[in-house]
Amino acid sequence: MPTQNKPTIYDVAKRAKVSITTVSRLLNTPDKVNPETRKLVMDAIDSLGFTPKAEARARAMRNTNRIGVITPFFTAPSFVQRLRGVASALSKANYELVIYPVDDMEHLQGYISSIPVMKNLDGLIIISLAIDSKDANRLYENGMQTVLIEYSHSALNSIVIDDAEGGRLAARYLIGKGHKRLAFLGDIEPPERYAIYPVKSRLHGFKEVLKEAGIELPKKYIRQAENRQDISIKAVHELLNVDNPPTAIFAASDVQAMSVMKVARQLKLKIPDDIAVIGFDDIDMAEYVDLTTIRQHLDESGRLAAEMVLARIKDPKRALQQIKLPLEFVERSTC
Amino acid sequence: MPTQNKPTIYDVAKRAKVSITTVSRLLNTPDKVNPETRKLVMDAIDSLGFTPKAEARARAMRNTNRIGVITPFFTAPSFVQRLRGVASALSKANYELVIYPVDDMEHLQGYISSIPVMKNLDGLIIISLAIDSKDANRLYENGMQTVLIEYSHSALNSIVIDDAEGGRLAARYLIGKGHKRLAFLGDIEPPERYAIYPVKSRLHGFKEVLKEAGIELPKKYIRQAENRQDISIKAVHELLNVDNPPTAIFAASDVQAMSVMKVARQLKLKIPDDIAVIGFDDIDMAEYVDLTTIRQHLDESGRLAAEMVLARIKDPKRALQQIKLPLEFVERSTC
DNA sequence: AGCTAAAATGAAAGCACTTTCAGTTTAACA
DNA sequence: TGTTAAACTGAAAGTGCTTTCATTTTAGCT
Repeated sequence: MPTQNKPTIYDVAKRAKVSITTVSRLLNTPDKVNPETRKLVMDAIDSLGFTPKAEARARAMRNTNRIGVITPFFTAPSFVQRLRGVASALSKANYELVIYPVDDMEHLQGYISSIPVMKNLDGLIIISLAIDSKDANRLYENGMQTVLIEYSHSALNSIVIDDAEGGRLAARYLIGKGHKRLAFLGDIEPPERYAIYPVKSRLHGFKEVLKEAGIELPKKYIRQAENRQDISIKAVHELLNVDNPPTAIFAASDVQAMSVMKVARQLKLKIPDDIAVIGFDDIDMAEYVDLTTIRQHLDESGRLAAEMVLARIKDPKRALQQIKLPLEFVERSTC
Repeated sequence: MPTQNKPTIYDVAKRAKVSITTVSRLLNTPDKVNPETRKLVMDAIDSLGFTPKAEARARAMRNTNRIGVITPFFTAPSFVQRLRGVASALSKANYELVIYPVDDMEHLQGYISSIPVMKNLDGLIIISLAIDSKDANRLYENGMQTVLIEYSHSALNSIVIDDAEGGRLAARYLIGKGHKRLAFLGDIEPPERYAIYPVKSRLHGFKEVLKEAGIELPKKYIRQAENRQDISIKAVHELLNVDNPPTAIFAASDVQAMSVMKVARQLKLKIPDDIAVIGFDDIDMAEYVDLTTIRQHLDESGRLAAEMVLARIKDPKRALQQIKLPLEFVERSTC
């Protein structure tokens, strides 16, 4: 016999052959009910294992021990790695992890509006999403402990990296290796709804160093491509088919760098001799395929974010933190 | 002086000139209300400083609209892909996704015993974990809608694949290609705490076909290796260094197959000419690296699991289902 | 323009209790 | 014995919210 719902005062009343009023009264002002009746009702309560549900729930809801993560494409490798960091920190602290995947801005707005009001979360981590001042302030005002990753706002904690510096690192390294024809591949202008443009900054830094070195970055060497395999592959093909093709490609994500590698394999191009590749992120797979890349400590960012919310839940008076995580050049065999 | 009672949704509704329904809806299923209306209502909420009373909510709510997923290493690619399936089904149905990562059996036991009692979950999906009869029955008796993936129990819904058949598929294909020296790499005996042994079955099926074909599978061609890169790499090295090394390796997971590919690269072995590789799972990355593999529809399994719990939440009288998902041989370039 | 499906909305019916209020009993006292 | 106040009790009316269902609006097609 499954699904035996918790007993209500109705069940108790029926069992004790009294009205629900009496049951309620017994629970709230016991001295106002006759001792004999009291005994009757108590027996019924005991035998049914009754516990006023709503009240318990309400009490339980004061401190939910749950923290939420709002993230787009939460199954993309880089997001997963951040989540891993979050999860490990949370599970140590015995907090539940609730995931709110956002497919579009609608979703995000929905979550952002209702979460701080509903308060059925103790804290919130928002990954790679822009949130406007009004929402940030609401989060702040309602005391929802929040950490932003890959975006920042003065009213909230945040963890970011120096994207431009990432681009510079790649450019310097490639130039150091003697490359003259450098290309850039990335989701430079993602659908505006996410409203954050880290790749653009990476391109900026990349350009900057090239310029300093007197190397041109012609338009044909810059490819906008969404982070999907089919699209990236197509972009890489185009990139490698221009005349005087580049000798090195800086891909703004490891996944796209892997698309470059795939196309190179198809075209029987040797990596790194015919074409050098640098990725960005250092996802797990990068090591498997020996991809040279720029590591942004993904796990770490998640762990840190989780620790920050937990710390602020414990002590809400803690100062806000705006953290910039360092990047690291990881030399492997594709470059 | 005046009794400044806390604002209720009625106040908000009046202020925003909508019905209380809309206010409630905004808070619970935000994407079901028009963005313009949303703005109106949010303004009212903000200006009134409205906060819903937890106990009133609890009272009126019969379900939590949350379903939980218990899973080990939830950031391993194959698990992530199942989660993706779960998440997409859930978000369509407006359910929250709570993740319970299990690092050790302690954790699992904790979750399993408290979840059905707490009832702050409408349903539960348990991935790749063995649960004993006692727990299964408790879940069943407490009416917690549960689906197991990669394990089964007669009291609960389950989704499994035919692991042995997977092994057979690989063996047949490899034999068809003329290979005589076949090897097997996998986490055959994982730490007992998880207590499920799909890889063992894959090995069984693999062996079976070899035997029928009169091909031996000597011990030296069978490697136990945990699903970690360092360990797998070491195992592959050993495997390729025996005398008379195998010409083909069936790895029981794509991730391990990728380790094989990495070692082959290091040793300058050509794939598939010098060494053929077949993986298992067909994770996203398999396509990037052109890995021949056996697809077990991971996303699908997650989606299905989610749909099953949702269906049973709606109609608890639905019959239990024990589903066996088909496998599919995916031919790419490593074999 | 005409038609249909989907999206957005509100009225009203719950939910699991609490409270009010109008009875009943009971007990005490004249 | 009749009267009355205190002690009990239950029907019904809230409580603040959710959810169903019917209606309206909008968008997408021929």
